[in-house]
Amino acid sequence: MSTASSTVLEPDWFTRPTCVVAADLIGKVLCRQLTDSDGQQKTLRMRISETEAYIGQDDPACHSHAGTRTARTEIMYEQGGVFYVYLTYGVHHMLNLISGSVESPESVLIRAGFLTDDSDRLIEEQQLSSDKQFTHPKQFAGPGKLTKRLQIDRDLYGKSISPSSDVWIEDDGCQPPVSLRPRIGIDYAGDAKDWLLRYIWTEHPSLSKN
DNA sequence: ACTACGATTCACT
DNA sequence: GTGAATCGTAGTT
Repeated sequence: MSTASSTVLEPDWFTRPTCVVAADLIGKVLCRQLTDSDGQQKTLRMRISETEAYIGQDDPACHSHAGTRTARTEIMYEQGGVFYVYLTYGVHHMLNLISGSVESPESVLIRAGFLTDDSDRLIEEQQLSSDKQFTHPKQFAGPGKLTKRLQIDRDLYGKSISPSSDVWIEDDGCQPPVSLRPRIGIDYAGDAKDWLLRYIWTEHPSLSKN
């Protein structure tokens, strides 16, 4: 959490096994370069507190289950390190990071995070305000709320996870405790609904669900 | 061409 | 707890 050393994760970082990527993303910083209403460039930094792994053709909840290959899911078959964004319920954009090797159609859904400046103090503050009834203005508990705040939509589909895409991930050494939970919103997926493929920052107040 | 529905959120009962 | 919003995608006709 030091302000001194922060490194940008290279696309290669995402070619590792999907569950490892999903777990390691907890505590990393999702960065978004934007132009605000004054025409000023600014970088939003959101620390990731919750992810889900979707592990390919043998995962009934995954869009690429049974090797499904369509215009939408084609990007999942690329090598890890690119974005997969789609619209669900006609309303919400889902931000996914393609992971694993080429022809291994897996991804990680970013489900929650909280805006941070580089101070340790802010993080501690948010950990203390664990009253879930109170919605902290800097916490984004849910994949749709997160993308709305970061102004992410399908324009990002297929782009590289790097500063050149105006969306990238930084590692500043933060290593929070991680717990596993079942995934959300996939009741249609049979037994897979119980698989422990949701990764959370243990007891963090910004989670979409416990 | 037609139809069903979703990796969600919010308002209301 | 229930239901609406809202539209691209995928599967079927």
